[in-house]
Amino acid sequence: MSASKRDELVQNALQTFYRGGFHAVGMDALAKETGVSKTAIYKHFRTKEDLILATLRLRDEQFRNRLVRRAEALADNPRNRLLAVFDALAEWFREPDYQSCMFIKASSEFQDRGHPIHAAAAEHKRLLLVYFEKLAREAGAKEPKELARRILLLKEGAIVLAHLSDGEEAAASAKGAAADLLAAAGV
Amino acid sequence: MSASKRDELVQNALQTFYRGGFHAVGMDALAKETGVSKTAIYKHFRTKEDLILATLRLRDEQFRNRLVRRAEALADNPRNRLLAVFDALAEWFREPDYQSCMFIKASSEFQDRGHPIHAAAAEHKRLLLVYFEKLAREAGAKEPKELARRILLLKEGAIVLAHLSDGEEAAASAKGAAADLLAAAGV
DNA sequence: CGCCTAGTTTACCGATCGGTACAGGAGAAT
DNA sequence: ATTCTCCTGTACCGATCGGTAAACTAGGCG
Repeated sequence: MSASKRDELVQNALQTFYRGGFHAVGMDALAKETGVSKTAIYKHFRTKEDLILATLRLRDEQFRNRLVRRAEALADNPRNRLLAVFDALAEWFREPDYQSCMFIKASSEFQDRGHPIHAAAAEHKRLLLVYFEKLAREAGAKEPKELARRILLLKEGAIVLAHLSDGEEAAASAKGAAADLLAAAGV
Repeated sequence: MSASKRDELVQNALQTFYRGGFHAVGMDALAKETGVSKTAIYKHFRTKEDLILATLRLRDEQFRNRLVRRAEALADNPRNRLLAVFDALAEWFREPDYQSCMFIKASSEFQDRGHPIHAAAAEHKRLLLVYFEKLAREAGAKEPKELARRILLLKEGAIVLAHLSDGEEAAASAKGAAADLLAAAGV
């Protein structure tokens, strides 16, 4: 499989797993949906788990890149970028095929803490925390690490509630709460 | 199946699904784990989905009862009960087999908004919101509905992060954030 | 006693699971 | 023209999926 074909497979597998769930999507269905034969898939991925890990790596990269880019585009200083994160989330929630966070779903289906897929999900959240902490520090927060954790709590809560009830409401409440938490942190 | 046997089955199925996941646990494994034969299971539940819905009804009842009871035991006024919610969560996170929220996992595996299981998860979160709103109103919050949404956001975020990284930290940060949000709401 | 209820065990159904084997085709390099 | 790489389709593997059928058994009750 050429490198570009392989990337195409991972990208399509990402969408298929995201829409259908990791256990629920079988390898036959995956081959049909991605347009790549099962034989070719197994040429480059030893197991389904390896393929899932590859999709999660891609997702992590795409998601964080997009979030950072949108935060930078929507606001021009660290404080406002922390708030703009929730505007970026609102845009995401509005997408018609929004289906919650791929990593929350992955950790729901592979819940053992020692499992590589669970670890990949944890790492994604850790990297988000690092980003929020950087913004919090640049914004001059009293305890940047603590503020970052709180922003992350609101973000994860909003993702879950946007999936289960109203996305617009979840994003708006989370942004309002974040503003109050920024104020409480002296920002 | 006697009524008590049926309840026993649902209770055991709850634990098994919680630990193993809904798709990942098959009906043969379920029969073995619960000690109830597959034939008997299908005498009272037409499908696996029906059984899952029954476990979710039981879980909703048990979880909300326990949360309300703990909040009442740990604090004696509405304001402090809103905060005590996060102490109750911390206790839960400390349990050795803590595996995130059953309803978040259910909505991760059955993600279509029209699916009965997804709807059951959404209803659980709605009932929690109603409880938080009652406490917020009794506490004299400026906008009780908005405060309740924010508390719920923190709770869901804490549940997710407690599963993916550190439960103690998640509960503590969520409680601290909640205290600031209460203050901002004039409570 | 005989019957009913509520279970059990065992075996089976067609479909699908993750994964493999094999034969062949298109395209580029030589 | 030959060979190599990369892919295809089809068929298959044993295991398991959700769900059903049949024969049997222990206990309560008339």
